[in-house]
Amino acid sequence: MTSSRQGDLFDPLCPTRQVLDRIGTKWTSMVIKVLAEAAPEEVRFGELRRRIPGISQKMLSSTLQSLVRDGLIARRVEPTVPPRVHYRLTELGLSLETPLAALRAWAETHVSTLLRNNRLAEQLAPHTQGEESPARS
Amino acid sequence: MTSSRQGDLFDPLCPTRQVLDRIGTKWTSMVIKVLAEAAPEEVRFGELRRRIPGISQKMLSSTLQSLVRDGLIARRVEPTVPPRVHYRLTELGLSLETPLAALRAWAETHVSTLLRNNRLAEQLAPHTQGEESPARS
DNA sequence: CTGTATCCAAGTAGATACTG
DNA sequence: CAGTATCTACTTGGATACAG
Repeated sequence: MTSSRQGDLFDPLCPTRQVLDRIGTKWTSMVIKVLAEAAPEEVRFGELRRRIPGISQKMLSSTLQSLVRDGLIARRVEPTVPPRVHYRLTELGLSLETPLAALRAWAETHVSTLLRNNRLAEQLAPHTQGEESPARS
Repeated sequence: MTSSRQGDLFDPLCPTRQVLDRIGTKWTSMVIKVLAEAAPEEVRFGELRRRIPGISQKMLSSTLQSLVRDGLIARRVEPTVPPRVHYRLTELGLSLETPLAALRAWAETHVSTLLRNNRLAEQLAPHTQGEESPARS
């Protein structure tokens, strides 16, 4: 748990924030997911790009760099011309996949409820306000 | 604003992204954590603010609104003067706490490695190119 | 093929002031 | 007490061009 005090969950000392700041960015979770599905096989840059529709070279590049810096994925360069670069999850990255999979499971189960709640709140509460939330459970 | 079209064009929108977009924002995870620790007790606005150092009224307010809209937390107003507003996790919110706790556990275990990896990468690779990742496993 | 560099649009968060 | 309104700074992400 937290080190010293419960009320003190702020600052760069809050691990959850650190982690969420990393995996919460737009493309990170998708990159990890693709690499996790491919594991233990490596995936090349262009292949990642193809498997993540909509991502730009810049974002894929910077996302991969962050993850490499964190030690979550490993980068291997074939010294050919032109070069081929391969990525794979490290052990650390694979270990993250476990709680991430749990979150994914929750997401797939409940995202429809979440979206429905939003729609309901949007429809029937532009200025009117009930006290209860749309749907729980 | 959120004038979302329903076609959802280039993305077979993954639920995980939807969820991460919500809990990945700066203060959301902290609000959920505080409410989860207090559960099943309710927490008032000012109390939340006190327990989350650094958060502004505006951010707390908008964060809470998002979570209420999602149905993750419930809002109860005491019709007094001045009013007292109480927040608590809904069943849905509590169910999210489970995978979130798993992520928290991972974070607390591995965040030091993550940060160390970053420091190492920063030190020994400003422009020099090693092909090796700092620490895996 | 795998990146980097630049510029720009959009979203997110902070400070401050004001209200029922 | 519990918000809202506004204005601004910072950050993120996208488009494009170019390089090793």
